[in-house]
Amino acid sequence: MVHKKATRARGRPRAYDPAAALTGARDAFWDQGYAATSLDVLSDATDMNRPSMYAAFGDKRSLYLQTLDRYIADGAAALKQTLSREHSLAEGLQRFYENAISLYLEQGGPRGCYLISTATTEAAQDPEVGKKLLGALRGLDQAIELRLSDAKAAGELDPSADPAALALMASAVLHTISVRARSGESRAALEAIADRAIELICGNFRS
Amino acid sequence: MVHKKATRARGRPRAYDPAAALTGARDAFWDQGYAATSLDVLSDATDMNRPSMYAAFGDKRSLYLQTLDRYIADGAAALKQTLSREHSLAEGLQRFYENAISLYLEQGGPRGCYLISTATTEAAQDPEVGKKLLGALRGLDQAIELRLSDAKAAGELDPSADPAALALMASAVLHTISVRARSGESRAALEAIADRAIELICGNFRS
DNA sequence: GTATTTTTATGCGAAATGGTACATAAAAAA
DNA sequence: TTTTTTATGTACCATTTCGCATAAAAATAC
Repeated sequence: MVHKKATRARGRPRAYDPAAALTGARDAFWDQGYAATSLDVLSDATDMNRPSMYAAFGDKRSLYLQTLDRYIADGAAALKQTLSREHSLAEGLQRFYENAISLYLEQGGPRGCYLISTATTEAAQDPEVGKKLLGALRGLDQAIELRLSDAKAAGELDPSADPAALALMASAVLHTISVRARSGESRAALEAIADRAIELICGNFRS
Repeated sequence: MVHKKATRARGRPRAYDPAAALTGARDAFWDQGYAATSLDVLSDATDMNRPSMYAAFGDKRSLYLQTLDRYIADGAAALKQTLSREHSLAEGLQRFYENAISLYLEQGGPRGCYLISTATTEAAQDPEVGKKLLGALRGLDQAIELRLSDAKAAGELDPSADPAALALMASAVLHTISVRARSGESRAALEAIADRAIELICGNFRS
């Protein structure tokens, strides 16, 4: 028999929620970028004092890398749901872009994708950031390509369509939406881009 | 008769080349991002001492904004040439992406587009950066759309094609190439993306 | 109650940051 | 030659930065 929470931890209980702290740190980085976000700001955003941050997440860079990991994992999980075959391809893509746009415009100000808006800048100097970013990009490509292959097999796509090429386009459209969102483009304009992309990808086979 | 350089400037001649200094500053920002680039680094990169930098370009932010302006202007000028109607649409796009990829991978390390790699991060906090970025994005869209409209009229494009929608796709592909380039993607992979995009845009009308 | 363990809280300190004063140098103008 | 103008170079300042040392606090274990 395995006890869940069998015995309470021994020392003083922590006053912060690790997951919430990571979210807070991520939001701070998201707003200001990695380099411009000071430890003071992070301390506020995580509701932790600095020594606790260090104990829990290591230094600033390590904390940032962990926020990247969680964003990537969360994104992958959400994508799996959004592009499941419960809905048609066009519907799935519609939800996919709609969710992305909502995420990119959340929190008042325009944010864009966390990776594209903050990690691209760091990627040139920090190979580990680059690796994570590249992995996430390829993961998205593959997930979409898989869904498109399925759609092609199911007759939801032109038989002559190239799922890999179309997947790259679908990814590209997400990236452009991120860049435009962060530059202050309106929600309507972003949605128009998504709609046109869906039309282009699904062609006459749109449901 | 107007004399060019009629009279020489009055005081001590400047020891730096303003255009070269701006290029150096831009490259420094390009490598490290705006926030992470210190005045010491900029002083080295511009071959100017700090007081001269202030006299010439104002503070750090002002210098950055000027590098953005020049990059945008240079890009627009280059685009005009690349997408001129001397060459077919497919050729023009080929050159367009090829030039971009070369620029994005120049200087050893991967850099990506200067705007997407550095200005997106700042755009969320600095509305002026956002405005410049958004303007540049829309300018690219319009330039490509114009070229596509011409191509359509000239029979280089499917009569049912939507130039505005295709222009957005072409822009999106440039943006994704920038993000991927900065994340360390290989030149071959980037070129493959460009090729697929050109195929998709030009369709069977490829020359 | 006392010891032990884990976290919090204050705040220090070396280094780096953005920005500037001030004296000097180099040219043209008087 | 002297004055004026512009640019340079050194050195500095106040602030902020990251990271950590140290002590108090809060829980369990004995």
